[in-house]
Amino acid sequence: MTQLKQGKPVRGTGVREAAAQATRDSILRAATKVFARYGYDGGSVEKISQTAKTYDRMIYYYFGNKEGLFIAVLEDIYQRMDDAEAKFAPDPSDPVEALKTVVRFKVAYYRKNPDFITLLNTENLHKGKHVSKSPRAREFSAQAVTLIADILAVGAERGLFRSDLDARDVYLLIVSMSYFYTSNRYTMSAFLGEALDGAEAVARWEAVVIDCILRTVRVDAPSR
Amino acid sequence: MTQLKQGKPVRGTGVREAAAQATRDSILRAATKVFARYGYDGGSVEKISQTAKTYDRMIYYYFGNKEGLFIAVLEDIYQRMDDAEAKFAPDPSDPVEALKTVVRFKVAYYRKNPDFITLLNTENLHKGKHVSKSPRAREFSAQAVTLIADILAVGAERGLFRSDLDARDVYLLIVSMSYFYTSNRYTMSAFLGEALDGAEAVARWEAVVIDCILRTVRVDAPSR
Amino acid sequence: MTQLKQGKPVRGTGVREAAAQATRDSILRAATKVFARYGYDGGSVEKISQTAKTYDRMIYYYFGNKEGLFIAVLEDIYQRMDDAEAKFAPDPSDPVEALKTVVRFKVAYYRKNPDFITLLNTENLHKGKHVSKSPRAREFSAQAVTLIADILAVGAERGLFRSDLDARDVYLLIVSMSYFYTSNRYTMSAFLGEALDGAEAVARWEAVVIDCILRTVRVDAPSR
Amino acid sequence: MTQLKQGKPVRGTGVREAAAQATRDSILRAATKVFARYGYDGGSVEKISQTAKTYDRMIYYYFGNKEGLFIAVLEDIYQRMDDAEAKFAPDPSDPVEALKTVVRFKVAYYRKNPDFITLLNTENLHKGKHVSKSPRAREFSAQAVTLIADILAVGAERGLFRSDLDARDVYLLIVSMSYFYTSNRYTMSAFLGEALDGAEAVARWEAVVIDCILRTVRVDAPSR
DNA sequence: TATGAATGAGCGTTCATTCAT
DNA sequence: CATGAATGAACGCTCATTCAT
Repeated sequence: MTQLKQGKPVRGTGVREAAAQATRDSILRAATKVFARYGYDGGSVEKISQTAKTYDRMIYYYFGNKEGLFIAVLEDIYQRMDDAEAKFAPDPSDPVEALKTVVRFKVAYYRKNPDFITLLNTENLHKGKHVSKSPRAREFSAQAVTLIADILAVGAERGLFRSDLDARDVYLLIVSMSYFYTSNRYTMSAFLGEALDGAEAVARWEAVVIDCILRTVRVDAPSR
Repeated sequence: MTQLKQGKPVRGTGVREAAAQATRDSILRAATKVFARYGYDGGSVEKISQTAKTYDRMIYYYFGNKEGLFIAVLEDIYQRMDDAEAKFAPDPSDPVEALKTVVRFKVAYYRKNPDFITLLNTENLHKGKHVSKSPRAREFSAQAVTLIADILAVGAERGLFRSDLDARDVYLLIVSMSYFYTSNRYTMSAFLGEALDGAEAVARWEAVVIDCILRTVRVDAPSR
Repeated sequence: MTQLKQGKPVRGTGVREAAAQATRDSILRAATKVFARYGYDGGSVEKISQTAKTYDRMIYYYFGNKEGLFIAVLEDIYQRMDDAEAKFAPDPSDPVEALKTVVRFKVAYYRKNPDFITLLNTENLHKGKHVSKSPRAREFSAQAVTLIADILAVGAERGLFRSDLDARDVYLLIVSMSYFYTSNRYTMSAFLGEALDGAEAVARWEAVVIDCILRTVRVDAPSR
Repeated sequence: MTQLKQGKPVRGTGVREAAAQATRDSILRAATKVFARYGYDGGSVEKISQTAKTYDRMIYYYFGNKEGLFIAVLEDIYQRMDDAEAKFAPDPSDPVEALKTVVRFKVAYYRKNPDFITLLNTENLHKGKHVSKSPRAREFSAQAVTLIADILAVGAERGLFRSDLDARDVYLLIVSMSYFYTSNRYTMSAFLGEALDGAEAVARWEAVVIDCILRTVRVDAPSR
């Protein structure tokens, strides 16, 4: 379809509205789980309604259609990621430690939220067509980039970090390394012949990433 | 019905065998395209048979079932990647240049073969269940890792590179940055509000990655 | 999709429930006819839905799957046989006449309900696997055997019948002769070279069976 | 189809003809097993060719098509039954013992050859359409009836048996009771709530049938 | 607001059969 | 004589979605 149908938001604060909100939430949670596990095409409306212990019809009532539901799921996981990022908020005044914290947060977040990854991969498979239909999804954008920029600025000011860095690049470097490691753990484990998802292996990777990032941002030692 | 059970290769060199091989190949090519575009569930047998200009029935004839076809596709793209990697073969005797070449190759390969990426993401969505059923897929493994190891060894010997590095880690760093940039270009472009897939943007990213990798592997300049 | 999982009965008495019941009934009737005529494998879901003037989909809606529908058909024909048997109810006080009535009923019932026979044969081809899945099918059991027992008891009491008879055996004898004659009429007619299904031939067979049964249950005339 | 295609019979006695005959026989044996187990529609050409360890194509080569193969199977089992019946050949000079032997043979034959029963039931499901296309199937006919006639004649001559009996009726009575017991053992076991196929239960039933038949054919004791 | 009933297209797969050597 | 390749219809079943209350 081309025209996006909208489901009704739940309004009001009465008892019935609360019940309705509960139904809506339970559908959203179920859809997140099902889409994350089976992808967009593999995640059927029936699987979702059963997981949510409600009826197919309710999905159409609240979200218009399957696509509308998927968009709502994307908006929701972006929102939750944004909230989590705002919450952990490292202090830029110690730029080295702050950068380490950012990496640790990213590695941990992807590892603990594999749904986030498979949903984003699913969306990329569809060339971002759902995100592009969501006005809300565009709002989030890069508070994380701003944070990196702050850290880099403090670091540069103190002569610790290079001053020719683009915060966006550093952000992308951190995200790449953190995301890919979880995202491709199954094929990579098979390819390398060793498991990547043990706690020990993850800790090791975290150290590698921190080392890599710090070496990248630090000023070159003055050559003699 | 049909006498084949599994996706046996076509044997013989006569005219009919050649025609049969052509049919088989055309199915494999079509399946690669369709699975890469629509994912496993979204890639229907009918879409594939129509793209290959043959009949659904032939897919079962040559590949047993949909899953067998998907496995064959995975084996094929791994094989082609392996071949390409063997072919580009940079000389480790100039380790800095060799590392740069590896990065350039990886960035370019993923960019030119987005099918490879969506197929691998699809397989990761399914937790690697198809790869685990393929004996051939296990054979490829890491000639690339060996190459990196060679480069790092020469570099360390000459006092250019650190000697405490694990080739696997460096390999993973390079792959992460190269893969992720293409893999998540749609959601990242939306998130950052700027296009990532232009030639210029890619060249820029390639430079960032090369810089990052070299800084990571180089020995620390002796502090005075 | 559809909310029902198994063949729930239709509840309620409103207009819509009545329409739903009509749909369900029409599927059941059509399935009885089609399965009886073509067997389980030969009786396709499409043939049934077309006969019932509805959609394939509705079969899954009301009966879960093809097997569920077949089980429902078996339960239904057993139920109808049970009802018919309860209804004809001969008076055991005239045991000879009662036995004759039982035979006449059996011969007539199988003749008038060839569907019952082909469905049972189909189920025996499948080694009773569907009946074994039906809780309801087990309930019916042998009210007919009880009736035979009553008749034999009265007959024995009056010195007409033997007292060493097992009602179950007599029941099986009657059923064998009645059932087989209709069940195997096509191969038997070909084998014997004469038609068995004319009204006259059936009447003749009925007499043979009655004679056979009565001679079997009667006390031996006291030899002098 | 309406026109019966014929497969080629195997001619000659050379080595290659023997191999061909072996292939043909193995298909026939496999088809008997498969049709007996799954029915006509449920018994696919593939199942048969695999069981026979040959190729689908061979079935068409030797038997024309699926229907031709089924007809060949029917002819074969009729032939084998006829041979077995000719072989056991009881002596009519002791008519009581001969009748008992006939019953024992019938009960045993059906029990040991359930394939015969399911194939005949399958053919009856199809209203005898295949038998009617077989010229050979008509030849067998009732040597068994003739045997019964002989036995009854001797018995009547000696004043042991009634003289108003039709051999065909007695034959049908014996066959009914023997055939039905095995034919409907699954549904009947479920219905009666007791297993019918144990050796003991079968022996018991054999005795019941013998008793029933003898009482039916014996002359009435002269009433005083 | 919630729910049972209906709809028709499409799914992966198997069918019996024929075409070519 | 045997066999690999091809064919198109049909199979049981699930899909996302809409109609009615």
